[in-house]
Amino acid sequence: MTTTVEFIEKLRNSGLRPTKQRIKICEVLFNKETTFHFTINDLVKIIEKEANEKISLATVYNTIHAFEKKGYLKEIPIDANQSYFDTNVTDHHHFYDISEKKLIDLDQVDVGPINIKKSVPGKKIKSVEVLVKLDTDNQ
Amino acid sequence: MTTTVEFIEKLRNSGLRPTKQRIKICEVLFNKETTFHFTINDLVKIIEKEANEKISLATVYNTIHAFEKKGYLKEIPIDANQSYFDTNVTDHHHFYDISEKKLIDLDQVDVGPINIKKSVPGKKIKSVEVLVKLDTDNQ
DNA sequence: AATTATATTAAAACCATTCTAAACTGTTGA
DNA sequence: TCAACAGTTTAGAATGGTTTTAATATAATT
Ligand SMILES: [Mn+2]
Ligand SMILES: [Mn+2]
Ligand SMILES: [Zn+2]
Ligand SMILES: [Zn+2]
Repeated sequence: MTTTVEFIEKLRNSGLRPTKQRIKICEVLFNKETTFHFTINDLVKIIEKEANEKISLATVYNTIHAFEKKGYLKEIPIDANQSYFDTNVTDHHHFYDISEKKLIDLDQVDVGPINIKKSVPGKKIKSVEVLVKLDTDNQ
Repeated sequence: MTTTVEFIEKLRNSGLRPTKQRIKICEVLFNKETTFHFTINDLVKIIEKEANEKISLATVYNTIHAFEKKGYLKEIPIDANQSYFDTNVTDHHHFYDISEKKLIDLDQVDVGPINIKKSVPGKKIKSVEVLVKLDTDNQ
C-alpha cells in the first residue's frame, strides 16, 4: 500500500507536477499487489472502472511516456500493432502467449545468464531481452 | 542466383499463383547475396528502384503476409511503430541499434544455448528470441 | 473459348498514436 | 495574497502504418 503522499513525492522527484490525473494513474499502476502488463487501452478501461472518472487519452499517453522516460515503466516489444507496457522495471524476460495475447514474466533465474559473444564497434549493450513465444500444446 | 522458374516453383509449392508482382517481390527479397531486414516502406522503395514499376501497397502487404505465413519471411518485433521483416528465416537473434534503427543478426553461436527453466501448463515453446539493444558508447 | 477462382489496384476505412490550441491548474515571487 | 507564468488537461483533428473494399484484371481449369 502506497500513499498518495508517496506518489506526489515520486512525481515531484521526477520533475512531474502532481496533478489529480497523474496521481490517479499512479494509483492504478503502482498501488497493486503485483506488477502487470498492459496496453493503453487496458489502462484507460481500468481507470474508468476504478475511478469513476475519465482521463483524456492524450493525458494517458503523455503520462505513460513520461513514466517510461523516467524508468517507472518499460515498453515491451511484442508485435507492431500496439504498445505493451510493464510495471515491472527490473531486468527480466517474457513468455508471450500467442492465443491469449498475454505476457508472463520470466525471471533472470528462469532463463539463466546470457553472454553475448559478439560486439559492435562504438556501441554498448543497453539491454538483453528474451521473448519466448508460447503456442497451445496439442500433444 | 535464383531463376524466375525457381521462384515460380516456390510460389506454386506454397499455393500462391505466380503473378508478375509476386515474382518481382521474390526477386527483391530472395535473389540477394545476403539476407536482410526491412520495413514495408523500405521494400516498396527497393521495388520502385530495381524494377521501374510500382506494385500497389495492398499487394505488397498481401504478399509479405502470405510469405510470412508460409515461413519465407519472419516478422521481428522491435517497437510498436511499424513492422520489421527478415529474409533470414533460420533461428537467430538480433542486435537492435537504437540510433540507426537497424537490426543486425546474432547467430545462435553468438548467444549460446538458452534453456528456459519454466513452463506453462498446456503451452509449448514456439520460439525463443533474444533482442539486444545497442546504444552509442560514449566511453 | 468460356468459366471460375484468385490477384491487383486505387481509394477508402481503420485505428493506435500524436499533435493542436484553447481552457485550466499549479507554482512562484512580489 | 495574488498576479503572472509555466506546465497540464482536454476534445478533437491530424498522422501514418495497415487493412479493407469492390471494381477490374489475370491465371487456372474445363
Ligand atoms: Mn514509447
Ligand atoms: Mn503479420
Ligand atoms: Zn514483465
Ligand atoms: Zn535477422
